[in-house]
Amino acid sequence: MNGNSAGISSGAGPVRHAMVSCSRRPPAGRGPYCRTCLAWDQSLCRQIAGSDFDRLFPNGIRYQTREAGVALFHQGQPFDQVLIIRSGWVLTYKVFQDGQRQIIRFALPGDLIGFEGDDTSGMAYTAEALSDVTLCSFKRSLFYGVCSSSPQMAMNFAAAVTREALAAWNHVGALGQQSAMGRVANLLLDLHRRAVAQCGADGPAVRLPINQIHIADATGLTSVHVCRTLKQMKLERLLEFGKGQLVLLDPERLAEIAQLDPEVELYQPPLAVA
Amino acid sequence: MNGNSAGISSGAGPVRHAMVSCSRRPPAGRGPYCRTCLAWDQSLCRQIAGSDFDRLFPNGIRYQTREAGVALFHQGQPFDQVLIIRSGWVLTYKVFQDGQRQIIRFALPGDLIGFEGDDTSGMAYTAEALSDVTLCSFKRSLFYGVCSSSPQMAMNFAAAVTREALAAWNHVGALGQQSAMGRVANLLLDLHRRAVAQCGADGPAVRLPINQIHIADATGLTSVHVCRTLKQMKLERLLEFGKGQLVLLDPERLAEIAQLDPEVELYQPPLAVA
DNA sequence: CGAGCGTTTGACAGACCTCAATATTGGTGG
DNA sequence: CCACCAATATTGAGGTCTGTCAAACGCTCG
Repeated sequence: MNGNSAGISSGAGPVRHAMVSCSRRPPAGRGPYCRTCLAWDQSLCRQIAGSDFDRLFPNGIRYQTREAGVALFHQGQPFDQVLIIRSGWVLTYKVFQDGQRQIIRFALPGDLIGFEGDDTSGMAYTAEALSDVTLCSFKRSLFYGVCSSSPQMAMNFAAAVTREALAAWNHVGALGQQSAMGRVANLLLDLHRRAVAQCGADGPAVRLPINQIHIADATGLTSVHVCRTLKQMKLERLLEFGKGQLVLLDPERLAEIAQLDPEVELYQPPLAVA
Repeated sequence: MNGNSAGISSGAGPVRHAMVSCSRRPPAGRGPYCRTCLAWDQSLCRQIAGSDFDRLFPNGIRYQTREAGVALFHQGQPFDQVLIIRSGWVLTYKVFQDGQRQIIRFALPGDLIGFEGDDTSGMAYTAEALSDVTLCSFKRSLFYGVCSSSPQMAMNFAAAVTREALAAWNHVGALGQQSAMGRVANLLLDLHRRAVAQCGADGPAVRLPINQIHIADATGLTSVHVCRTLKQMKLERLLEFGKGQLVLLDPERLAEIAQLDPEVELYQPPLAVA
């Protein structure tokens, strides 16, 4: 079904984790939230839950690590957990019967995965570690229970899902109405923005743990055409992309090409619910 | 920017509201939920909130009606309310600078609109009544406040947003990887399923208040090509679509064409949170 | 009956895909 | 350090799906 995913992350080299590591500098978040390790961290849950913590999380909050390339769950198979990314990148995608895959989302620290299932029917997509990742893992029933007895948790949950919906709508717009260059511009602007928000940029370049095949599968193009498109964009001095490194040379014009509406703020930082 | 929307609903005739009216037969829902008027109805809010209702909703819950074709809010402009559809169909779409529009979602009774803004920045899309509609209207700050002090409300909210995200992901998959016929099959299967869930079907035919232009703008195709595609699908005896009426002649083969995964349940009925 | 809109059809063009070959990169082992 | 391999990136030629443009048709409504 997919030799596609084999060795997805073997190309970019070991340095690529620097960007998604929390160690560099914790960006200023508001309230008790670390923008990187985010709203679901153990300490935060303790703070929200107070003396109820042990009741709400009888087993505490478990952390897991997964190696790059490992699937977290599979499309069509049941999965009874909610995962929150603490560090690293996760890829979610749908695989179709003709073998094509559509990348739905590049998930970064703070994003939720698997919140939409019901423990018995199959998941709608596959999730896969794009780099080495650290995850918070909750039994979905536990997670829902906690949210049901803690409005702050519930609203944090709702805010996280809202961000997913907003991102998906933008994705729909790009796929439905834009040319190859517009789709690529949309994707790379989005990834750039989120990557910088995670750990800041140490110069004009940002490291992304992806290759042209990822761009192709996310934009609905072929990798051949992505290659041509990137070449064209480099010729026009819009951006440079190679070896897992992205440089935006002309963000304004890229935003025009992506047809971003200046009135609309696309990036939703994690919400702090009063 | 768009003469597009002018007269969007003038083609299908007055009968088209029959389907989306609640009057025919309230389908059996579980718990206190009417599947049609749904989880946010005044009576339900009273039930959930109990004696707190007056504190939570100091102005009660207002209902509004809007005529077909009227915009509920505009892309790029701030909007401070959350709308819940009680009856009728609502359309949400993004308009791009080249004048193209991408339909994001056909929203039916029970769906939320406008939950993702923050009262000051512009909305990411336009919402427009596709038929005459009845809406529950909440100030967003009030709505968030209510959810923050009522976990059931919050979880209902989260479940509604989750349905939106799931639908958007399917949309992304269809737009990214499927041919014209696959995209049309996906859209019409989804609309059929949801329309039937709303009011049941009185035969093999279902009324949808949309035309080929809507299908085109939702699938990222041109109306010309949608016309050809529908003609082809009719020739192959897959479905018939005309005058706002949809007949699925061969649902199994349509599901194959749409590349639906039999393991995955796409349709998420409104959640009843314990 | 005419106006306006949506649908249908045809001819043609273009963006993107497919297939195929080659170059480049990164990793591995001798 | 070099040879070798797998994976990725690049380039070219040609094909196809879908878009563009244009015209005609049908339906509904005033």
